[in-house]
Amino acid sequence: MTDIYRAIADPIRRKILRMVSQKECTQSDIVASFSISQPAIKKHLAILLEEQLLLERRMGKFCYYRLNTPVFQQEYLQLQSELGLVLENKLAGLKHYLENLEEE
Amino acid sequence: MTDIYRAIADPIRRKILRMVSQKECTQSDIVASFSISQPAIKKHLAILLEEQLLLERRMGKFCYYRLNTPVFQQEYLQLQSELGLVLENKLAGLKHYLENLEEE
DNA sequence: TTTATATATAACCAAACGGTTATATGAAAT
DNA sequence: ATTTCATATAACCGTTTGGTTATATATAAA
Repeated sequence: MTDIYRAIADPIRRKILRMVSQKECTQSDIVASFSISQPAIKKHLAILLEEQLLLERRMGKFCYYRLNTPVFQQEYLQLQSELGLVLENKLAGLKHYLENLEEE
Repeated sequence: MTDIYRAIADPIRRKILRMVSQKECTQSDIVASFSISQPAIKKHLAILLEEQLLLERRMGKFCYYRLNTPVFQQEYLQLQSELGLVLENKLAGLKHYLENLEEE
């Protein structure tokens, strides 16, 4: 369901993740940190919410966003194990190559 | 220039990265591992090449692909430090909160 | 030399992305 | 009650993504 790869594909969304991880932010806090329009920010927030990496809380006319830490942590761990494999494979391939230098 | 986030956004491209990290593969090896068309695979390879995560080598009618390990490693490290910040921020925020429990 | 195989390219398509402007809604402050 | 401010939504736009089919090209094998 959660696609962290989609969520982090855009630099604006990565910066939003960093912002809300430090401190809960209102939408206008976030809008103020970028030079794009409020609806554009809204769409980025919608993607982050859709991928469940953000939680929102309504207080009067304000909407607060914060990191959904458990989900982010879990998804990030999975990402690391998936991409980590790429480098491990490379090392395994090299190891095999070295072990069989004389035989081939 | 290299945008690893773009490169890894698609699961097919992530699988290609894993494949070529184990062993140099021809394009038809790769095509055979998926159930999409050869031109579709070609486009994924084009994106991975564009982002410099793959190297290609021509041998007669075959085209071999392999991981561009130094670039992948470097970009992956940067990704980790960028995303790692998100969790570190969260911890720092929590620390600050605990330290100031009595004052607020 | 014909045939088969590997790769490349073109044309097309629908859907998603990333932005815009304009406007509506809803809550708070004057 | 009216204005102000935060957020939401609609309509639009150009580009990118991710796929297709059909076809061209280039090398290798029969």
